Amino acid sequence: MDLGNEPTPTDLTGASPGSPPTDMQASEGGLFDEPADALPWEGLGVGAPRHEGIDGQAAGEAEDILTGLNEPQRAAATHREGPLLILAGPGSGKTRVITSRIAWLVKGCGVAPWEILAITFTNKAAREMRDRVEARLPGVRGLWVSTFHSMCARILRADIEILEGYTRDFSIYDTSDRNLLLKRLIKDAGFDLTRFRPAMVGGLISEQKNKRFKPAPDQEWDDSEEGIDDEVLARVSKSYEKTMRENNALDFDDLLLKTLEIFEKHPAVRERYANRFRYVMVDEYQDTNRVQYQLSKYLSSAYGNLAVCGDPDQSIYAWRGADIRNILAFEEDHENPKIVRIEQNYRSKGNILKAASAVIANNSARKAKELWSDLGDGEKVMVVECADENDEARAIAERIHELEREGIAGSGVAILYRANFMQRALESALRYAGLPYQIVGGVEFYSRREIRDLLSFLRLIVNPVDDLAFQRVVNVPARGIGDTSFARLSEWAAAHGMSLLESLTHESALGAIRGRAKKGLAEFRELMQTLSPYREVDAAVALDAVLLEIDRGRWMRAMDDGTGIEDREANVDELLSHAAEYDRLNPEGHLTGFLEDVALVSETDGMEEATEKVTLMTLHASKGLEFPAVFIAGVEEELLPHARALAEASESDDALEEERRLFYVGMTRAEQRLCLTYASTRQFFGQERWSQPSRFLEEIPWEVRSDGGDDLGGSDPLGEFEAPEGMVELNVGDRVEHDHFGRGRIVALTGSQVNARATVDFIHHGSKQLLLQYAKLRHISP
DNA sequence: GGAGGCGCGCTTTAC
DNA sequence: GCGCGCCTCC
Repeated sequence: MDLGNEPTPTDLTGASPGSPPTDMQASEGGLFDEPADALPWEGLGVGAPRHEGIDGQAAGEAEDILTGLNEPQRAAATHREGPLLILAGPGSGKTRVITSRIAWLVKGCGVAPWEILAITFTNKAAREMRDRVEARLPGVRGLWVSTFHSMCARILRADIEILEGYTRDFSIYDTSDRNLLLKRLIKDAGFDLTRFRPAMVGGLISEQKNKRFKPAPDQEWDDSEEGIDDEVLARVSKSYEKTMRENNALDFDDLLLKTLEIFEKHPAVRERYANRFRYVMVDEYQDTNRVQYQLSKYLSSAYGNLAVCGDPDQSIYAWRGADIRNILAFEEDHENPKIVRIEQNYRSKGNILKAASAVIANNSARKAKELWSDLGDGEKVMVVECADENDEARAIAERIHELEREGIAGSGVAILYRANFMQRALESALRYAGLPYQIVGGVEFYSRREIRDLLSFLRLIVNPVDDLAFQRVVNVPARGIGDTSFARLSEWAAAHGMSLLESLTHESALGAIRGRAKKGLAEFRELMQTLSPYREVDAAVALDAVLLEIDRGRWMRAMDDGTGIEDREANVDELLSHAAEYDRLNPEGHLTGFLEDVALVSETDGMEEATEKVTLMTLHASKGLEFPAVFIAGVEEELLPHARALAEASESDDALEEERRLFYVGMTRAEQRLCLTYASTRQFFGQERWSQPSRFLEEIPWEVRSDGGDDLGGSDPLGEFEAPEGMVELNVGDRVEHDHFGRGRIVALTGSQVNARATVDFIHHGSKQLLLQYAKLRHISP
């Protein structure tokens, strides 16, 4: 690396003990988001540095940066010294304010780009911010735009060796790695795996780890809900931490916690970073947890220029420790902070905004906020009832075709849902309808066995003490090593304080193992010896080597369970092109960087923008995005709000309110069209269950919603209309009167017998769907 | 030791 | 409806 290119005032890279700069490059950035010639510490790495302070021309340019900003936006963008809190409603141009501020600081105030740190929550957001900054400051370099996790991974690649027991080749364990490890540990400790499920234990461990950094030092395991024994948890957690250390591995929580630990134990390191960052900005601050809060505080401690931006109404991550108090208490927490509210919405049409505002107004724990827009009312929010999830998916697909005819392309459409399992029905309907789509998020790809195996090989090459990776691949492809032999080897390794891979090089380790397994282990040792030189090369080169050495064809054939291997082959090819793409964008990243990327980025960021594809994702994943047309599927009780939240809501409304915020986030993604659907029945675990429309739907005022009803799906979700026994004859178009709603006209009739419903447009109460069994409708003369 | 069959339990949300 | 663990048989 040519440090001369980077006029860093505080030379962080050089000052890192035991971390030559070349290694830092390995931790470079995102899979698709780092420019080809990115240097370490640079989120944007093209062109030459420009930092000439402010001259006449620059002043003009700086003024251009601010054109088009409204008053509060401008105030936030041009804020200079001291803490800044930006309270920004959905669609209020928040990202624009942040990018303007960065541009303003650099162009207007002569701040060097490398003195600015911008933290976002998702890699997606980070990339978007980088693109937008680059559009305004072409050629800027040294600016650091990153997520908390990848920022910490980068810091740790440089500085982790100051902590005992870790090297900067550490592995990053994702949730499924963590659970796999816990499974073994729980079993080894003699506990019942069905009672102490790894995912649950893992969740509790994570919670406990993050709690340790409450302002007041916490007592040890302070709660034991979920019926898990404190002692079990304490024991498993202890062995988990020990094993993680032995494996030179960090989980997602550790990335943040170890960074914090370094900052706390080694003030010199902390100051190096704090001195570098004159301006720190944190987006989506309402979703920070205590650890992230503390990190932001440390990073901004030298200059005190912490700018945070967020919206309490969009806090949707309390379940993973986000502490809304971080944003609510910002005022008390900082001396004399500047607070800016930006409330004008530039995204959504009036009806959408009114509907969303009406919903969120039902939350009690919030600061009232007035959103407004001058984009006109637009279409009403459409609410559609469907028979089941397939019918719902079909209805959405048909509506998308309609939208295309109305000029909204597939690329402008998003389908949002509460839980990933809902994806399936939507996918098959879209495929059937010939609508190309892309899925954002989900872990499908990386949880495939062939992908897991390959990544474990790569991980073991980089980090030979990663016993979990060893365990995953020691018998891939099958070479006669079963549980018994593996256990014997494990035992020996543990007794000698060695990693599994290292123990293979000791003859006595194989002493208790005989025959095929012994030969297999020797083969595996040879294999890893052949592969070990590939740790310093490009990801694609290493991957090719693995595939060659394990004999891709044989490995594939061995995995064939009779259903063919085309899918698996395609996945492997995709991983290969993934790796090649990574290498192309991050020539300094190498294998380590690729693995880090894969662990942190997953595929949430594979989202393409310039395609004609409909986008599918969870409501959580949709935060920060916007689309001309948005569908929210499954707006049903037990799903949105989720049953889990409803169970918790019996104690307090917190969980329910978070569900409502989630719904609000989804609704406010929409610019022009918003369509909410729910199904009368839905498959859960392969079983059909009745469902009720979500209570949140009732919170949407009738003036701004319309029942999409039958004109939408074409097919009648509830089947042919058939009036209940003994009912007066009703027809579409009839004028009727209702005790409560008054007069109206029947616009649709669906269902039969007890399910028979009439959709009636009431003069004073808008459109309502009524169950004929209960609603006493009387004909009135025209 | 490994392949195939059966039954159970599971699903929020995600870096 | 699927993946995983446990069981049996080769």
